[in-house]
Amino acid sequence: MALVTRSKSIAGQVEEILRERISRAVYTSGVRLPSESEFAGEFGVSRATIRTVLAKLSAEGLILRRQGDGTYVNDRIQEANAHLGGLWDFAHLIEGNGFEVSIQPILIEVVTATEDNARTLGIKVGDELLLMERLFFANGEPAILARNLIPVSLLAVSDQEIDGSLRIREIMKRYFHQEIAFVITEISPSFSGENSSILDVESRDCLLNLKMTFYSIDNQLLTIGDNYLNDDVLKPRLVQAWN
Amino acid sequence: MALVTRSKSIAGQVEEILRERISRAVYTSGVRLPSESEFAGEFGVSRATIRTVLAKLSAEGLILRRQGDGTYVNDRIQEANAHLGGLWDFAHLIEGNGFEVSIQPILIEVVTATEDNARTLGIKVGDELLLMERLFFANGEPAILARNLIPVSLLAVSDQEIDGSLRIREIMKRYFHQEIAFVITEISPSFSGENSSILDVESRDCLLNLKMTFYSIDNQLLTIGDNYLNDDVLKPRLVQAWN
DNA sequence: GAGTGGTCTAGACCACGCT
DNA sequence: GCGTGGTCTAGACCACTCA
Repeated sequence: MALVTRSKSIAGQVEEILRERISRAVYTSGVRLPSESEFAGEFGVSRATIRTVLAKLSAEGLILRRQGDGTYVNDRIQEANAHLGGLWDFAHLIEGNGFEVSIQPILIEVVTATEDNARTLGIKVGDELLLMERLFFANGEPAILARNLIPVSLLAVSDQEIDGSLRIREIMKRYFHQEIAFVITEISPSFSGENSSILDVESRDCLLNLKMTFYSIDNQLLTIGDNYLNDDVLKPRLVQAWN
Repeated sequence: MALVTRSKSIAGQVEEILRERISRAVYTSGVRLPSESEFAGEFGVSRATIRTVLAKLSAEGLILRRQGDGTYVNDRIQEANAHLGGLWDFAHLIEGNGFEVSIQPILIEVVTATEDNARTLGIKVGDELLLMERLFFANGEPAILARNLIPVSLLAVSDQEIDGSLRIREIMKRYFHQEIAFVITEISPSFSGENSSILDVESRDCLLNLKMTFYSIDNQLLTIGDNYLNDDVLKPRLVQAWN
């Protein structure tokens, strides 16, 4: 097995291959995977490199590792639709459920910051904000209503139409030249209220509300998100490995 | 700095020390931490060991690392009360908010499995189950109602009173001799209904419902949990690092 | 006892940021 | 150019499980 691509790290390439083998059930559940040494031999890399890959898959709950025994694929994970780290990537969440994703922008416009906005975003009242309202569909059904506010001052590309059907990570990268480094998410239940019609639910129904703040590696606040999930369509079911 | 304790791994000891320094603000925000090489020198360990520790802290969002620049403490994390991996550890969640935790058992009794129970737990209808209902208090206010069902067949210790004020991880270890390896959590909003009085909310209020299934490293289902959070008292606010 | 994963070392080279 | 973190290697020894 030759690892030729230069664009990705060796570990990244091995990870990709193993992920594919697991998803294709090359390694079936209940059967032991090759040992670290065998993998190292197969790919022609050091055992340490193999270990970083297996550690990542293990942290996501994709494989189970037992000292003195071996490594096994975790078939229970099929009951989940994402690992914990994937909670804020809505497209990934929907795909993990086996649904087709589509993102439809409802409105993208420039607004001025209210006092509330200014406080949470650390800007001045009246500063310009980009308001982006979008709807995530799962197999054609509206599943998530997502609202984002981004300071216009961060906009790197002028006079350009923003493609609202992209994922937030890609939007921040392409139009703001910003990489998302970490996210703080506040989870709470909320009555659907004024969002009921757009998500096609009763106004007195309960929705899952995720309030997210995205930061750059420089600790700069990039955007805040206010998101409503219709759990009739999509229930987040997350795997988390204990160590 | 001598690392003498034999009971913990070297990396574990270094991790503990760095965590303490960060929480004591020995490393203040905005100032660069010592480099990997400097840490390696200080603790007398290899750079690889230091890296595993820093990688863990970075994954939790506690520090920010920039190639070519350095490592910094992330002060925004104080706005959060747990990293994503801590979502299912309720005591940790409450403590992270700066509240005093106390766990009060409401009832612990043996029941027989309904058809519903049997299906999700993979046992037979009529099999014995341990039902544990507990209330988590944050600064004396009821914050979380937790119900667990555990197959009695797993009980390792006979004829012993179970201390219901322990964390589920400790209960599984002490009375069932089982280690929790991974958890699948389903997040949804839910009307409080019959749980309203016990959590001291209106019955038509919305609560956050977390349905958890706990598994051992052998992929055996250990217990299921049905938990209701009163978000007036406690809002889960989770940090997640992107890579 | 043989083989597994878990820990740790001491090196090397690279990509990146600063100044 | 220098120092930082990022990647990778080739070893060593240990703890554990299983036959």
